[in-house]
Amino acid sequence: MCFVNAGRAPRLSDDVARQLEQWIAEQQLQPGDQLPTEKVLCERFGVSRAVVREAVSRLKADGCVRTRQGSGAYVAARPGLGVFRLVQTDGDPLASLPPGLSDVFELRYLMETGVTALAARRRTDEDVAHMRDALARMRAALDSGADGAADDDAFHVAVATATHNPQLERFQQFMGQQLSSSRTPTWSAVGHRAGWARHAQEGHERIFAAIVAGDVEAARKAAAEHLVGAARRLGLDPARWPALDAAEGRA
Amino acid sequence: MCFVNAGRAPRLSDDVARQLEQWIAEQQLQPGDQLPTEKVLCERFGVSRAVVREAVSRLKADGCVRTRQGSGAYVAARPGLGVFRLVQTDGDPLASLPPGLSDVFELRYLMETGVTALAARRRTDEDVAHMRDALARMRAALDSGADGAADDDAFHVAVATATHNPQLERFQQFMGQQLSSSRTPTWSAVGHRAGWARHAQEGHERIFAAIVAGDVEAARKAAAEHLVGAARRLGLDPARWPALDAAEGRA
DNA sequence: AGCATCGCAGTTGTCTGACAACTTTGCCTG
DNA sequence: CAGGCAAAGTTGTCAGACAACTGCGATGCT
Repeated sequence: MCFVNAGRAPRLSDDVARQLEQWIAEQQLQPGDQLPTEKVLCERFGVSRAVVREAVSRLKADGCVRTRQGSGAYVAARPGLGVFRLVQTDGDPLASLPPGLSDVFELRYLMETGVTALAARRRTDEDVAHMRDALARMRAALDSGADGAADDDAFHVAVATATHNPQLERFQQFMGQQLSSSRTPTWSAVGHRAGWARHAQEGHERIFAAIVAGDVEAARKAAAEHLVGAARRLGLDPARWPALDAAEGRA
Repeated sequence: MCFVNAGRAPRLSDDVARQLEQWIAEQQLQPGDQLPTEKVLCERFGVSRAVVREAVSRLKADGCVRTRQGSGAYVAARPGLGVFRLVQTDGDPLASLPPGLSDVFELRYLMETGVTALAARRRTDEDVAHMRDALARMRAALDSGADGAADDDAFHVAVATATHNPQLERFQQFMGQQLSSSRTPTWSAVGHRAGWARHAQEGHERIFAAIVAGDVEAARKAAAEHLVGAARRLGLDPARWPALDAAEGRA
């Protein structure tokens, strides 16, 4: 475990991928424009075709290049916009509470309040059953002092599933993964003692009740309050989030 | 331009990448766990090392696998959740109105209504100036019958910038890129003639006015109406979108 | 025995050449 | 002039080899 190469390793293919991406940006190629052939790229970068293919493969995975066998490679999107990432890749993914968490949480807030409202409209009996299951598991975790983080995530995904929109469901899963570390403190020993887990559970039950009742605005409000609570538990400042106007106005 | 391969093309490496990703999920491998060697994967999938390397390369770009020369490949995150993408890679990026656009548009709706509301709270004079510029360019395009799609995108990005949340701004850019083809018809010759461009412009100006006034709920309502209009122009069915309750209720 | 060093097997990274699958182009024929 | 067909060009896949690097055990020295 001595990893000489850890840290800085200018993998050749990485280098070519970066240069190629930069070249696309410099040339201001538009989506649909054709890239040079692999042979040309080999000569230009002075590497073998395997390296070029690996570099192009990465750009393909990033969504900014598409290839068609027999035809060529084409720009599919402006560099960096083919996929959406939250964390900057240079950061440590294991780091808890990364800087800028507040911004990420705000993104989650905007999306999840809408998703919850939509779920209240479209939930089926099956959706309700899944939410009820996750809720029961969290209740059990709460009573026994166990870790209910996974069930917490499952509940929020179940809510997204109830929208019957696969894009929303996948986005919720994505956010859940990215924010997994932020859910840990709530269900830690400290979280149990401080009442964070109980507080979160009450929020979940309010969300659940509103969705079951099919009350769109109540669901939005419950989600908003739950997320504001979660943000406060993380030491963030959820002040000035929209849609709390109505909620706070009514209160 | 006959693209026999358009539509269904189970590229071998794509297939392997998907199966490998699924396998990781089934085995419930945790971050840090080691993957089988390339040789083993070659035998298991019955393909050459080039294909395996291309598949792994894709997972690397997705952020769920890391490789170390001389050591092996390791899981870095739960599969499929390192990045967020909208379009399934088997679709043709040039195809307008891809299937499932309705779901994508709904995602945009939920996000952008919130973003617009937030922008109304946080916009600075500089933000307003940028929005005004984009608006003016669109007005010019409208009068001259030109293509204002790029300025359309710039306006929506300027709104997102006004939230002063870089994550929201990047998400807006991402969505704008992904939905670029859906903006085309509005600014086409047909769109000009049918009054779509003018209608869109009126929506933009209502959004702008609400943001300038700092009226959070009016901004949300204006964005909602604008997006519903855009969806209708694309032949989608924006019925049963939340937050229209309030808007329609007041109307 | 303890320890440092060395070397070897295993793995990923890169190179080379070849063929298969597919697309595009342009000529050629009817 | 339309349609078909062949050839060239491009990406996808295969196979083998070597380079660079890691991990670990063996070896030899103190």
